[in-house]
Amino acid sequence: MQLYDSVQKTKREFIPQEEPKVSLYVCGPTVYDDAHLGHAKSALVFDLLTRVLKANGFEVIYARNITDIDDKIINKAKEQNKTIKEITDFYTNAYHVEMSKLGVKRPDIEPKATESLEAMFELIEKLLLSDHAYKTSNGDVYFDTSSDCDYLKLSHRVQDESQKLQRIESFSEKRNSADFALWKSVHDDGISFESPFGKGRPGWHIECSAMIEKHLAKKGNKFAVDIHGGGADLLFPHHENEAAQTRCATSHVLANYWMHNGFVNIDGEKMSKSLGNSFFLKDALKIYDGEVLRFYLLSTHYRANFNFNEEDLLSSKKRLDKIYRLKKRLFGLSHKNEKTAFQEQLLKALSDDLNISESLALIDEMTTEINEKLDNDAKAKETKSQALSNLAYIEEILGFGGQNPYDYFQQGIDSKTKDEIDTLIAKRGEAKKAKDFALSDSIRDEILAYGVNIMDTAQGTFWEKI
RNA sequence: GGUGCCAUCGCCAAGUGGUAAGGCCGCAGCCUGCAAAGCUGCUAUCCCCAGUUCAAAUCUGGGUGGCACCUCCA
Repeated sequence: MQLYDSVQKTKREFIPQEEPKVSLYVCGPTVYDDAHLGHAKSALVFDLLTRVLKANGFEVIYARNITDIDDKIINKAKEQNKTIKEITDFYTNAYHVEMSKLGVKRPDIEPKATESLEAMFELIEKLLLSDHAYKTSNGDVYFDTSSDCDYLKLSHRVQDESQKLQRIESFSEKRNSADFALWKSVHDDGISFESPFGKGRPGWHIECSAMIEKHLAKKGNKFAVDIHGGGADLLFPHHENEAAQTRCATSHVLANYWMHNGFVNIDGEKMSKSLGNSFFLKDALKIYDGEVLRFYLLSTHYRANFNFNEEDLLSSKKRLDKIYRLKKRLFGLSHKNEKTAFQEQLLKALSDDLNISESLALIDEMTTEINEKLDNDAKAKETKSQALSNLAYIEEILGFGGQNPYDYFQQGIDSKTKDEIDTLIAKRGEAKKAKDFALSDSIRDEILAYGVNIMDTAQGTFWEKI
């Protein structure tokens, strides 16, 4: 399996430290607001990665954190006159519900910052003892970036000397402008936690290093985790700082492979609060089926930036439709799972740094080929069995096509309307039988008015929502 | 300003040295009472210029145009 390592900037053969075990850590959400499409993209990418790793025979331990200590959370709690926990529980739950609608499987471990404080203390103390960190007079603890000779090597940055000096002048007791807080002291009655360094709150970066140490890292291993992932924006400073902390506090390097997913833009513009164009997942889910969103968001390579727009979503949905039409064609048939050349090719494509475009092309070619065979020979037992195996494989490795095909095409239509449509279809069937095509066509127009298409097949007349 | 990424058919999007995958849209046809669905066929020489090479979308240099990070951010 090949994975692109964004630190070495090249595709590398993936070899875990303790084959077949793979440890994967992904930076998850800060639960102070609803998840937007970018959170969805990240969750989907690493969901796909774990599926492909497993299909390659790896045993994956996947951890994704929940950041539930943060200034934005505290501010929101104040604003809404709620406790921190009320806020974080609400958004954590919403995150889980929404991701599950996208078919994203829950990670094996979901550590929370509030439950990882001890591990953070341990790391900070080690850094203080080894002089990689220092305290300021007001009780803050900073990481001394100048003490780490590998600092900035991860993100390939160069220190800007002028900026450095400038910042030091205006800024307190930091030794270097790049130094970042490990622990921020709190002296008023604000939200704080007791620690060996006094009352305060952890810096943003320390939780990831601590959680990895607590849940995934093993003594004696060169790398704390095999793969570390997250959004492209996290490379600097977040991942750079995580890596520095771990390197200086422990005997291992944070990660062997770094994977960063590209950004989701909306109609060409970055989602941001200031632009007011954040597209929340919950709102997208009101309009589109979760699986349609899954398919669309995964349809472009994970490293490329993704431009979300309705037109593209609709054209990508038609591709998903093709999978479901084939499934519909084979509905109710049983099969024994068999390996096919298609499945091998699909796994091979996905194993090449998650080459989704080639994978989707393979699926399209497969469905076309099966449809053609079935057009020529409606019985074709072998073909049907292989097709069903292929569909099952697609569902397992990509998470596409898991729904009942009839439900898929009829979602969003209530049962009363369905009954009305069925009644009209029956009426039209009679008219057709009597060869009264004028009547049957006028009934079809009535059905069309419901926003559904009908299709006459050998098995009867079916309808789909347009 | 610093660092880095990208530029392939109307749209989305693979391919990264050997003569351009796939999808959407469009056109023609098969099937159909007519449709829909399905199937078949047709549609690009890869931003510009120069270079390396027997051979470049794919490598190098220079343009032009996008974008990202450098502050919280998936």
